[in-house]
Amino acid sequence: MRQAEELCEDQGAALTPLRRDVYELLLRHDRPVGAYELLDELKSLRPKAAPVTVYRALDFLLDLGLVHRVNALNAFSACRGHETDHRGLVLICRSCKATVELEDRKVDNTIRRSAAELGFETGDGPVEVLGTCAGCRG
Amino acid sequence: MRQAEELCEDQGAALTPLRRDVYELLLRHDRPVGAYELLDELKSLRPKAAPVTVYRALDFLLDLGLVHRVNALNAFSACRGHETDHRGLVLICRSCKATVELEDRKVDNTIRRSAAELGFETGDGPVEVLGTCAGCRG
DNA sequence: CACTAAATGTAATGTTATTACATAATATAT
DNA sequence: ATATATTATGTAATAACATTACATTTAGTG
Ligand SMILES: [Zn+2]
Ligand SMILES: [Zn+2]
Ligand SMILES: [Zn+2]
Ligand SMILES: [Zn+2]
Repeated sequence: MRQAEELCEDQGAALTPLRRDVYELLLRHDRPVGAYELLDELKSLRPKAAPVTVYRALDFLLDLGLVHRVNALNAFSACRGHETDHRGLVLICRSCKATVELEDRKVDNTIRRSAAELGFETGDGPVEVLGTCAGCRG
Repeated sequence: MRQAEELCEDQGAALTPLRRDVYELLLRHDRPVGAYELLDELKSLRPKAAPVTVYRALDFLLDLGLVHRVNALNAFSACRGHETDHRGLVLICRSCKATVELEDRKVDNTIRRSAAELGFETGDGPVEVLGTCAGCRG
């Protein structure tokens, strides 16, 4: 949270109470959370909240890199343990939906180089990798 | 198409006229196509088609590995130029939504090894990488 | 032919995300 | 301080994507 405040300060971005609430809700989870699930939780704090309320706050947080969108799950997770503008991996278990985020320069470099050969410039944010976690095997 | 027929033959899977229609529609595009866009096209061939018609055919094709789902775009594309059960990359331009699929053993190995260190076993299907294509830069 | 399993038809509904416009709060300039 | 512009939030409706449930048809099997 402190880091988020500093980041917003630096960037001249307004971390309003509403945006802070959404961010804090995400921080409470150790897994990606759907926007409507988040909305349910937010409503207990802010009865007026509507879908667009959540999506707007998420957009703000996504732009800052404080939050990631996990396309494979249509869900959002607070970024942890990395610098903003990082390019790592997020491993997603097909079975239990658990995710792990990790930084990996080697993977990042390999991908970036392959993409560059085709004139393609990779963006930021982690790459999603689907598979099966240790727990969900035998 | 010929390859698809052989694959179905081998697997004892029924490539019905409907499923073939959906697959052929996908083959006509060189980009991922949304299910409802596909539905519109399918309707000109089969007026009775409904959303579930398309999704069922897509599930069939996905299981065989003939088609990929692109999570970043909520869309589907026919797999080209690779073996089934391959693990490559699909580069997706954030700006124009164009995609390129490529095989890359190095990237695949690097990812798989990193994931394995955490007891995570990567699945099949290409990894999605977002970025900017050559055309969309300057 | 009778039976079964697989595929498709049909309708409704669930889930995720966006658009449009009104109101309120905040910053900037005079 | 007041007027103005900008940014943020409220409110309602709708769009876009996907699934469920059950009826009917078609294709395979004995
Ligand atoms: Zn992160
Ligand atoms: Zn798992
Ligand atoms: Zn492929
Ligand atoms: Zn492009």
